[in-house]
Amino acid sequence: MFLCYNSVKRVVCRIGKNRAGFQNYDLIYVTIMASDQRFELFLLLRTRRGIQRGYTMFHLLRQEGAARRCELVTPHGAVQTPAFMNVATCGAIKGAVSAYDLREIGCQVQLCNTYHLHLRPGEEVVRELGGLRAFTGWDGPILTDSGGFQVFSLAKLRNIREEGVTFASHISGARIFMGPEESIRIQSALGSTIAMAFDECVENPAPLDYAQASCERTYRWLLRCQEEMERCNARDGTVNPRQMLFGINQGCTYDALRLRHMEQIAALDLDGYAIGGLAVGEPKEDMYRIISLVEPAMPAHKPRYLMGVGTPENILEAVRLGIDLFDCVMPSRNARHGHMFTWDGVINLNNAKYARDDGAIDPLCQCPTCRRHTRAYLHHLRKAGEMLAMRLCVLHNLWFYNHLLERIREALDAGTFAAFYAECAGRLDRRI
RNA sequence: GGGAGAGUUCCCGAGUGGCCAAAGGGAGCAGACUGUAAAUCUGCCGUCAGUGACUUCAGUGGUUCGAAUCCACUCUCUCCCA
Repeated sequence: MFLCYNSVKRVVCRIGKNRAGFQNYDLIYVTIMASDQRFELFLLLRTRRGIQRGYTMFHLLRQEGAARRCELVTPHGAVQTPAFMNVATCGAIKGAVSAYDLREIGCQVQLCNTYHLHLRPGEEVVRELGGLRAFTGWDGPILTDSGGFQVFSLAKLRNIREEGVTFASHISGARIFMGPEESIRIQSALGSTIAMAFDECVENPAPLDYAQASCERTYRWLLRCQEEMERCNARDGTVNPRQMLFGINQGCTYDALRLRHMEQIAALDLDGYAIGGLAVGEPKEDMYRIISLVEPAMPAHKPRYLMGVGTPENILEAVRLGIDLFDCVMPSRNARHGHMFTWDGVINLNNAKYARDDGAIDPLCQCPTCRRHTRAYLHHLRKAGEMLAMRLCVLHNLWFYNHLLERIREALDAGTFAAFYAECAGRLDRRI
């Protein structure tokens, strides 16, 4: 995930070719910094918006059908895609997983949440302490979600208006306001690599007229996000690397809404495009249909992110349909509840049948947990309420997700994705 | 030896004549979880059988239309006095 000297040469070379998507940029300075025995790439760029530190680039390495094997180069490190982003909502992956565990489980990108970090500890604290990367100890790329999902998940505690959303803090009950400008300013202060646009994630099912009104508002919010992001980047541009902004497609399960909205946001030259508002209760066939519908309208030279998805099979299917980035709470949350992913399907470690099972969670797995511990031991730790049980289980599931994506990348590199897909489909999500 | 109290379904523990197969925990068993208000939530939890039936509240016997609940004795445990 980090650039070695060879890949830096390659990057420079590609910039020199002036490829589509970054012809507005002019490379003026390159540094290679060694820290923690790894190399990081910092570039100073002259763009049409002035001189900025840091450079991002996204390029397609291989393609098989709609499935893409890409590389996203950011000032905070490169990301090989398709990739899974590990969810650390409040700055930590729940289940006692530390930043120093992340490298070991194959994490490339960490995801944090604007709403949660705004409430606690507050973005100014994080900014003072050097930004999220310094604060959390994770020195790779970080994506911050905008708080748009909380418009959905905290539906009982919020009120939406054109200007933005008023939440009753789920911690203190205090009223807090968050609109597009607030969300972007907070994300800028947090110093994430990628900021997400502030959107409304609409529940399913939703009436057409509501879905349409919400979708149009989300578009207006995106324009405001873009303006605010430019302001923030212009202000911090020579101090912090330029922060990326991803737009989010909405429109519930209405094809016309989805497609029109995607075409609208695709015209805005954002750094990446996300599909939001899926996996919120609709059948997975609907989800796949929306992805295939909207995918051709997504700019090919920008990263594509399917938000909040999903099960291993959801991810496999979405890669096949052309998605590059994923995040999901499922591996960590389900691990805390004993629900473990394996290459043969899903097991529930709480079940009595594992009390004397001396095998690893997954016999094929090389994760820190499976290398050392039996199902019987983990079953016992769970029953005994030991917090080590959660930690070991979360490490396994996250390893599984990150390595699922790694194997997908290997298959794409080798041109064998179709075979890999056929081997796994129908197997990963089944209960065993 | 004398006195006081207590024994409830796997455990703890409510229940003092019908609304009791018996509150509430815990344990146990299973299920859910998709941009995290989640180490959470839901269901089952005496036995059979798809309305219901049957066997239970230390034991035995009794009172009553009806007893986990009242009476008698027995057993066990705890505490106090000698």
